[in-house]
Amino acid sequence: MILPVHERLRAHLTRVLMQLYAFAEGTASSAAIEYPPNRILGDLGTPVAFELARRLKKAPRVIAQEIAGAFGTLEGVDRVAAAPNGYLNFFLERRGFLIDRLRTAQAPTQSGPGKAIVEHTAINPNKAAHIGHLRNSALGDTLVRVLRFRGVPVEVQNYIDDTGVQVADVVVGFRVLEGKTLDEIRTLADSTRFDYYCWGLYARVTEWYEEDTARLSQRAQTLHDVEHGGNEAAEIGAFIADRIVRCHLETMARMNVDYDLLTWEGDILRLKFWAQAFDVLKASGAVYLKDEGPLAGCWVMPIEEDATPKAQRPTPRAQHPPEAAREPRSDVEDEDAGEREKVIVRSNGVVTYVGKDIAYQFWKLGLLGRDFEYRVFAERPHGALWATCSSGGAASHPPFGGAAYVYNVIDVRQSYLQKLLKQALLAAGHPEGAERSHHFSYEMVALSHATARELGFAPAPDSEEAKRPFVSVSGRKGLGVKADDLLDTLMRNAAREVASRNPEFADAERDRIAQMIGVAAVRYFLIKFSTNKMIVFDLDEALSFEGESGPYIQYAVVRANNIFQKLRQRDGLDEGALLARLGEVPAGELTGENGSHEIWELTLEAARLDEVVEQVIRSLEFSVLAKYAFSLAQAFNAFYHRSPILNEERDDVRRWRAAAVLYVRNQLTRALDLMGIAVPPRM
RNA sequence: GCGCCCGUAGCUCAGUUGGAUAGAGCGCCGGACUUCGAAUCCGUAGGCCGCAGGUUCGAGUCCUGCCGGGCGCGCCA
Repeated sequence: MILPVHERLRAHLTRVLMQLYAFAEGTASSAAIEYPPNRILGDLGTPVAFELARRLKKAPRVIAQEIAGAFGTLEGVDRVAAAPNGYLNFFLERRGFLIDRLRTAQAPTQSGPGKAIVEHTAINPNKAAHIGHLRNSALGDTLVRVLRFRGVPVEVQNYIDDTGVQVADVVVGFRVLEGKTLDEIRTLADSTRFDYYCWGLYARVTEWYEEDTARLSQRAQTLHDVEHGGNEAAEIGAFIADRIVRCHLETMARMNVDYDLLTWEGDILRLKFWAQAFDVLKASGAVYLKDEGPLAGCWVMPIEEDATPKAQRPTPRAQHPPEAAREPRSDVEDEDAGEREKVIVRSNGVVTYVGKDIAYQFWKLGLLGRDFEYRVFAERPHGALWATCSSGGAASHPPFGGAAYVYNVIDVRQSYLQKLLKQALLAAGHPEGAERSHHFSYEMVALSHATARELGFAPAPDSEEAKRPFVSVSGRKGLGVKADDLLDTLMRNAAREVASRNPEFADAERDRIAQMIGVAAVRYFLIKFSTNKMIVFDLDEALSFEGESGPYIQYAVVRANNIFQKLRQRDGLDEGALLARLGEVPAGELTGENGSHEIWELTLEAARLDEVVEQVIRSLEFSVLAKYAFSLAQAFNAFYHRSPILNEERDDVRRWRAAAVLYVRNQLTRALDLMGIAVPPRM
């Protein structure tokens, strides 16, 4: 791990600058640490001389030379060099660096300000999960792993909208379209893929509504019944939600995605969380009752038009007070554009989705003053999965809610609502809560035309959809790739590949490995794009196990592991034995005296994992992690081809190569784990 | 109409607190399995970074405008 080295170097540089140029405390600019384009120039570098050029009225090259001259010595740094162009570069002490990295396995964790809640998945419990949901879970779960890697305690929540229209629609499907009773539905659920069945039924209900919009009254009535409880529709709804959630959990478990708590919307209603939040919002004036106009009788929240994005812009323009910037708008004729309002409580007294979400967010941040009751939803090998409930909860349970930070993983279409959530927190007098609420937003997953065609979803040739660059998925229409179908296909392909390479494997072993490979393929695929880029899902592309893919990285690690297995078997050289003598082995292969810097390059690159993770958390951009892992695997594969290890005759060279491979293997294994990908024993 | 996002190689995309020569995968073409596993590696070709201005030592990255595409703006969730 490299971050501790960065910190030491930065601190030392600050001291040097203060001494050299008599900078006052805190005014010596903190040097950015970068990597020179190649190891001949240096291992680490900083452009600090460029920043100081104006202030000191000297050429960067001169400043760099002065700093290099005054640098003195720093543990772990071998040499300092002022590059002719003004960069200041550093060469690390290689032997000590690699031995240290191998000795201390874990990254030093930072103690943060408290617990983080990550909410992700949140699929409507009325149908099977599809490819779009997988993007959410893959991102959410990776966020969880990455935060934990940095030592942040994380509570993972999955929000279950068990009392919404989507569940109500399937209730209508069973009762009205199919005339089924709860017992009949239960029998059906026990004998079929229930989530698949509901997938089709939901699409049929949607069509049924479209044939005659008067039928929508059935939906309204059912929704009302489901929300209020104590009737057959509600019972059926509860049954459907419970069963579908269990299906989703199984699907997600295949992806190595797991949760700590399931929060049920029904409990938020029954426990009157909203009433509590409503009092706070009313008292603070964040919402008010409209007594005239089209929204008469509604409780509304004013929407601030230009809330955040440009407020903290450090351009010259920002010198003007925000009011002045806003002024020119008043000359526009449409007055109401400036004072838009969002309905929080409808005139019939029913709270909207936003209202429920506000209450939930308050609870997450420990600002509500109420708590759920809790029950065990499922037992797992690693402990219980908890769910909220409204009554009869367990006497003792882990503490939930009350987090210092909240990440809501929801697609970009919800940005507007998530912004309102922050506004509500601000208006209710919780600016720090607003500050610590993060909308982790990502773009949609659509289908390529080729894949849509393959699945029989091709849009009509003359339709608008046909002219678009992609085909939108729609759960409502039953149009999309079901998550389990995708996973099945991937694993079938992987199993074929595994079997062709390892014909001696028993079926169970083959399938176990195929599953790891399939998961690697999907999860990597869903992570490798920037979150703000739409994924146009193409089956053939996602099925690829070659090139930039999860299996590629797995393959590199499997090879590295094989080398060690053979080293142990043949030479009796295990990790401990290797490490024990590394301090005395001639290090020419590592230092470059043998003519190659390859091992060192690998080592330094492998050390960057903690730095990459930090960047990932800062930017919430996991493609950075994916690319890093891939390029490290790529570097290893190239090294593997060029430089023999087992068959290397020079003992010192063999040992240093093995040490580098060991470190790369460790770091790649960690990187894969952060992406929820396991390493197969063979593949 | 207003707001947000995207535009980089034939295709799909990296390049994220502005930094040294703009990279990768796929595809194309040509090479490497008697040698630690070829799900691999090596090499060739391929670029007005949408367009035009601006900011500065330095811009694919920041600002402004324009062009093209996507999404959002409901007493739905």
